[in-house]
Amino acid sequence: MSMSFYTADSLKAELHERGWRLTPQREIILDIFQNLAAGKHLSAEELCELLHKEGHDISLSTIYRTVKLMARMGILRELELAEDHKHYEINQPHHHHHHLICVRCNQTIEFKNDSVLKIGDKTSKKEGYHLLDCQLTIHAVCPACQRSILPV
Amino acid sequence: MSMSFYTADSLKAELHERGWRLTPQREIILDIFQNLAAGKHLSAEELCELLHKEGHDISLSTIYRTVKLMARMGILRELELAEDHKHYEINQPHHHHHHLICVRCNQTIEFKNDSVLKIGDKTSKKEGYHLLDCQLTIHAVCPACQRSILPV
DNA sequence: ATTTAAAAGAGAGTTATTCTCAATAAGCTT
DNA sequence: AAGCTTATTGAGAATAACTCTCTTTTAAAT
Ligand SMILES: [Zn+2]
Ligand SMILES: [Zn+2]
Ligand SMILES: [Zn+2]
Ligand SMILES: [Zn+2]
Repeated sequence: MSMSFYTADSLKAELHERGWRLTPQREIILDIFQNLAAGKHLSAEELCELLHKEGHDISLSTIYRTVKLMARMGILRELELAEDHKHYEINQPHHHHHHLICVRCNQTIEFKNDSVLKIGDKTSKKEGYHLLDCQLTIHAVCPACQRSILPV
Repeated sequence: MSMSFYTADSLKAELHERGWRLTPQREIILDIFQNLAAGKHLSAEELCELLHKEGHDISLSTIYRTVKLMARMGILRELELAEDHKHYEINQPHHHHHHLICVRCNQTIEFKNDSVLKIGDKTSKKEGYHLLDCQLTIHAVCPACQRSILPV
């Protein structure tokens, strides 16, 4: 499992292995995710705003391309939460957690569970796959929504 | 956990509890999913084609509305596989499985693991949530893609 | 049979994401 | 240090999954 700490240098090395390049944009985006509070995830749009606020004008195209690239490298986790767009967060053991989502109000609780990663490790090894990330997603109805009579 | 076997009658009863109705369309769509081979999932478009082939002209609007409704009732599982659209499958204990996805070629392997459901049960109970479904999704690189030099 | 509101159908509308292509620049070569 | 090759960026158009709107139909209660 990757899930190691990436520096600009290790990112550069891994990119160069495949004939790719380290650009200032990629370095800045990695930096953003590494300094994000634990349990915080960003959509592409949110990342764009945050970058803008910090004085970095990176185009949306590049942002979409970069988070996809980093997810496929195992540097970021691509999360399908309740909303209609993806979220990204850094993929590191001490951040590793899972999501309990209310299907009615979309409230999301994060939780940790060590055996999930073990199952992911075992399963991918058994099939000869190289593990990048594993996520347990629980769909449920939260206490408040159970009490409400509102539709669905 | 719901995950029980639904008949037209039990679906009707559960819909009526909330002031909703059992329509022929809903009955037919439930039937399709219950007779699908184990481990088979359908996108909205695929479901539409299949219905058409069997002589049922149900509109895409209704299909989208129905699968969403049934997922929120816990009858169907909503899966985020590798492609850019959702898949649905029946939510029943003897079908319950998880997905190992190659992020490069999108090949997907299904696997069973009993402890995942236990973790989902325990976690949702602890938070007072009513469990509908839990899915372990593993992102990884398959053996063939590990060997290939192709990009990403 | 009548009534009421939920649901279906048709098609327009929305929006997250990808694609295209010209311009730029990373990093290798000399 | 300058030049070269080609990966990458930026801007905006294109795509497509999904939702919304509104009229018509119909489930099911009375
Ligand atoms: Zn999270
Ligand atoms: Zn809720
Ligand atoms: Zn499946
Ligand atoms: Zn593969």
